Amino acid sequence: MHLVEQPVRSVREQIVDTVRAEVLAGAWSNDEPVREQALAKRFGVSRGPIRDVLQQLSREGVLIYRPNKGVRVNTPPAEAERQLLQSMRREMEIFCLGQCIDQLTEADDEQLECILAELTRACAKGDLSAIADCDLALHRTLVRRASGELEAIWLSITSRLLMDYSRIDRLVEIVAEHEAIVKAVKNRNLKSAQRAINANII
Amino acid sequence: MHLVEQPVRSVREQIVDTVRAEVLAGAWSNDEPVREQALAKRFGVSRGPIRDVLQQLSREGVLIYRPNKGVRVNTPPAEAERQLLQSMRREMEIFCLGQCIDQLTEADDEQLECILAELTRACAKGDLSAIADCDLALHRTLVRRASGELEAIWLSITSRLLMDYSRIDRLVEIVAEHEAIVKAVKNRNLKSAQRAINANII
DNA sequence: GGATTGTAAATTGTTTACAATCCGCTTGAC
DNA sequence: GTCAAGCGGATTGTAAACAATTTACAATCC
Repeated sequence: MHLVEQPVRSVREQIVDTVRAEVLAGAWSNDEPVREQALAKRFGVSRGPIRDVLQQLSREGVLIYRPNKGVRVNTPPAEAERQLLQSMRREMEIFCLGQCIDQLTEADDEQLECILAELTRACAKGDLSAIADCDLALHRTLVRRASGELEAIWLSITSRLLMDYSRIDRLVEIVAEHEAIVKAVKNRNLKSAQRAINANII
Repeated sequence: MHLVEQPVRSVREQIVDTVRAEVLAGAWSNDEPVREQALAKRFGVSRGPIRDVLQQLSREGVLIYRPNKGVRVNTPPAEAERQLLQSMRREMEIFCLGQCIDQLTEADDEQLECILAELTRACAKGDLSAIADCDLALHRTLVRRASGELEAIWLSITSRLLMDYSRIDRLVEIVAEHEAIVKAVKNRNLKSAQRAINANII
């Protein structure tokens, strides 16, 4: 299922999104390094694309890279850093909402509904990896609509913030909060949508 | 000359910094695509590392990548985006200054002085590429001292902001502004340093 | 016995070769 | 004359082989 629509999703990007979702969900230990060959075998590609994926996720802050020693799962940011990143994430999403809300199409609404449905299903099943993926995808769709340029920056910030996503225990609230966002967006109610976003980013 | 001190600088990172400085200085046209093989030949490496470099600079927003078509130099951000990015850059640098100023060593001071001297020389010669490199390096040193984690995010934002660095015509002010920053930092005067940073980010 | 050095396996970094895709040009039909 | 299909060179994407580095373990020395 394609949560973030795109004409053509390269193999690398698909792997990036998969790996990121798994790491954010806490599925990977950070005690042992990530091996390139193992990933290459798993995704049925060679080490080249895998190296690209690991490099990108390292730049996002999800993994950390050390020369000649490969990559490991990063630790969540310190509290002071977390607050800064959160403030920046808020600033970006509020801005993007203002930029995009008036030019959203019905196709976008449908896309959001689709992600929301998937999120609801994932929460019901308690599938952390899918929840993380959907959560990211929903916000990401809005950011991308506002500006493809900002998407990469927003992603670095938000991935970092969600590093301890595995600790979430408010599955019900997550669905409700995102329902509020989608509803306000569908109504093209900027103030309301911004309020909903603000409430969701905690 | 190593503007950003680091125990071991990989070949790729060196190429990244070189290419970025040249692009920011406007040395590369954005009408024609960047060819991998030409760069590989120039830096005496194969296409593999060059692809890594181009991928990283694309994620920073300095270049833009389109599948099967290579990369081009990106255009400066639109005005609304620029203001957002600038606000975020300010927020980050003010934060980082507060985090790092009390744990700076004399070696750091020397490092800053060194970059400042290089910047002064570059301004005297009107070498835009070197000016861009030094300007970035000075701020980057402070950001890195505060948090290596934030460095990548800060770099994406700031690279994007400096995309029209080639348009600068205030060489004298640049030196003066950075002198003020270094002076305040050496005095460990947080307020004064933050004011100097704020005056420099315009 | 503890520390140090030497060696072999595993892993990353780089190069080279090959496949897939794109772009400009010719060629030919209409 | 115009437009479309197709061919050929150039470029990017991927895979596999090779080189450099690290890591773990065993042998040696003090």
